[in-house]
Amino acid sequence: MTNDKEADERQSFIAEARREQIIEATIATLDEIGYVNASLAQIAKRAGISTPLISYHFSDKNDLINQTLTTLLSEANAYVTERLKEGSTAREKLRIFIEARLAYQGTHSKHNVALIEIVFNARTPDNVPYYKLSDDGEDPVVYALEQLLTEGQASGEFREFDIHAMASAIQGAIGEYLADQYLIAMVSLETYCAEIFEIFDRATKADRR
Amino acid sequence: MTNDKEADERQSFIAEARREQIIEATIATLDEIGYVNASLAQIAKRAGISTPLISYHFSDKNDLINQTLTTLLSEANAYVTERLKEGSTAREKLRIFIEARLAYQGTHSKHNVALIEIVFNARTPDNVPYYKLSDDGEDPVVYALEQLLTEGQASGEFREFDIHAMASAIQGAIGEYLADQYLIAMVSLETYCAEIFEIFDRATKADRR
Amino acid sequence: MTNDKEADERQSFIAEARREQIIEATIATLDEIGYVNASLAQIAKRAGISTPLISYHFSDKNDLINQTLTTLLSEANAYVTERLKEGSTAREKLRIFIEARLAYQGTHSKHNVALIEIVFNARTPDNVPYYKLSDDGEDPVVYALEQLLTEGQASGEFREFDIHAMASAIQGAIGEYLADQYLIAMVSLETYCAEIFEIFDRATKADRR
Amino acid sequence: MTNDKEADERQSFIAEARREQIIEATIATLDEIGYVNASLAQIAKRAGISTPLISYHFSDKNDLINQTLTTLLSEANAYVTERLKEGSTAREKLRIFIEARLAYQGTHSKHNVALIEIVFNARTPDNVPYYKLSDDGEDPVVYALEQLLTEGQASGEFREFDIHAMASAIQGAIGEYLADQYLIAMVSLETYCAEIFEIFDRATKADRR
DNA sequence: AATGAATGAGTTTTCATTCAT
DNA sequence: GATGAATGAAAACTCATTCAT
Repeated sequence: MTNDKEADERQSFIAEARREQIIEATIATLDEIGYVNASLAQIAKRAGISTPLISYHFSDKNDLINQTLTTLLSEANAYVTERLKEGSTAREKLRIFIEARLAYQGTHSKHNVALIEIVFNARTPDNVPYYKLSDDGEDPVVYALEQLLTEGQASGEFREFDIHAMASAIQGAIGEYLADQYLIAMVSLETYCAEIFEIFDRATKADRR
Repeated sequence: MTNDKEADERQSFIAEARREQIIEATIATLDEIGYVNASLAQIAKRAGISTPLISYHFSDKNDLINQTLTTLLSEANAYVTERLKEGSTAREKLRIFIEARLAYQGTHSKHNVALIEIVFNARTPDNVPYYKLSDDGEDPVVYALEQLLTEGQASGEFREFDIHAMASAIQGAIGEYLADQYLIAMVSLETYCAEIFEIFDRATKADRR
Repeated sequence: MTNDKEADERQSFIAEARREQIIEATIATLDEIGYVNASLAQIAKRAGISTPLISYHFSDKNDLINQTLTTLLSEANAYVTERLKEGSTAREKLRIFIEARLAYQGTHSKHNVALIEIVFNARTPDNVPYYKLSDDGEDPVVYALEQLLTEGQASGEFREFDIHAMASAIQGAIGEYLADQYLIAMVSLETYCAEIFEIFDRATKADRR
Repeated sequence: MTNDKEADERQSFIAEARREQIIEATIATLDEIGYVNASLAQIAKRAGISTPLISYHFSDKNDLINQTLTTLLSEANAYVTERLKEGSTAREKLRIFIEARLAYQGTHSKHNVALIEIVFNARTPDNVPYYKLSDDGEDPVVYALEQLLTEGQASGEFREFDIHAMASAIQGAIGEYLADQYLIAMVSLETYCAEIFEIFDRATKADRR
């Protein structure tokens, strides 16, 4: 019946909103006090709800962390992917990629800290750190970057190099900026952006004959 | 009295040995079960001693972690610094730097994991993550790298670029390798080493006139 | 109005069916995971309903347990009482009683486990265990047994003995069988039945002059 | 060294005393508020210690319960076994067995309640209730009883009957007394003792030719 | 009649740390 | 120098129950 269906939808809407609220509180908590101190009680405090309500909406603390991670990754990916559409040449796309990644970091620093906190602290039940897990297939941002590099090589814009190695170098160079407050203090986002693009423009450019 | 002095020295020697043993156990624990699970009890178990003995030798858990961090950083630095002496030109030194850093990672993976675990998990009492702390003055490896880049620019080997930005890019590119098991599976250490050098050789090289 | 009355009856019929369904689920839960783990959530899961619905139909968890106990006792009693009608002499009735009690256990093992779980785990609000409560007036099976023994003594079939003591011995001997899986593995129900009757036949028989 | 050895002994003596104290408190708690409510906090309260101290001396709540069970069984067994030595004929031993079992119950009612609470409430990790576990090999009291019956048959004092069935009947009849406060109120321990012996004397006696 | 949402109370357990020995 | 004993604090989680719908 329509009434039932509507009621169901309203309820699952409430539940969904709650889940999002809890995930937001988790991100804030991770940013503020770090993974180690991010107890359910702390998260609940920031969400303004009781602790067991988290257990009601997420089967586990693990579940909560994983869903938060998924949210963070897909948000970051959406941002980058959207921007990437604007570029035509591989070189342009590379610039956009670097700019978008760094800009997202600049505007979503909380989310970035939370992401780092999860990736570098969470472990699977068998104690494998998340940062050691293969995230190639899973992290769509990495996929987009490797795609872009492959295209550049195919079109002759880029020289021959190992795609994985180049992608990692780019990712690492970008990631370093957000992880180091000192660096942020010394080099502005715009400058860093320009410098990194300059570096990888030179590093990828096909040799003139 | 001489006896007292000798006794003191013997004792402090024993104490020093104990501290090193505990730090080694801390590194092993961080590698095996991660920062979050690295309780004093777990560390004591791996050191084969009782838990309170750690509290006896270190004022705090914080103290233990900090001293472990210092040990890890200075070991890595000694390794790189030693190798760096062999190079003469800035370009050679850059190659050696990259090789040494990656080789150290290859041979001291436990120490590397422990380093990551500390840097990305520990926070100061006011909740500032270690990875956000300015580590320029503190991390001598970064200092050595920036020195090397400065020299290269001074000698005309390297083009003009922001030293901090370039150093971060290099550090990030190197750091990415050890943090990603998938990458390690896809690209050998030797290949990665060569690719990274190629990238930053091109990125730093002074333009021909 | 008639309509209201009918509606009331229909509703109370539905409610009654619900209550029975919940009691059945309670019995299954007690059998499967025991009193200690038998949370309302577990019972609701087995009944295929939501947890609060139990609170709706029973004032209390205590209430639910008590009603379940009543159901279990009266079912067992109905079974025994029905069979007992077939016997004429006290000796015959004794045989029937033993057979019926053991047979019921054989065919209703779930109910028996549930009964044990309640009787040996539940306590009154002032912490008196149910198994210590006088159940003479309440347990009609015991009443029937004592009745039977009294008749046997009156008719001269049975010797003089303390009714309560003899009834307890018989009850205990029967109860032991269902509580001990090992015994069930060693002695078949038929054999046990015959042996127990033989024992109490000899124990009750009037002495020949 | 002697000092070390003495120190070790003193310490393990302290630990042993603590464990016994905790087990005593567990027995008292089980008697007073039952298995379901016997939380570690309640046990600690009765022992006058902090809750985590229990976790320090016992690996688990399960461990504590099992060790308490072992204590209860071996105490009861010691009592019965000691008395049993005084009897010579099987008939005498049967009388002593019944008397000893009931007397122990009379003087150690707390322990008896605790035993019942554990046996009828605890379950293995795979949800098998303790009372369903084969306790023939494990419970030495049962073993002593079956031994006694076997001897009586061998000597010709007892008639032929199934040993397991007879042992269970005797155990059940005895157990019933302690489990039923009403019975205790109606029939004195001495009377019950005499009645039960009369029953099983008649039930076991070899037929005259 | 029935349920999703929510919570306060209470569960076991682990932790860093202190203290007497 | 080293340890067993002990604890307060806090962790994740479950429970019976209430309430709005």
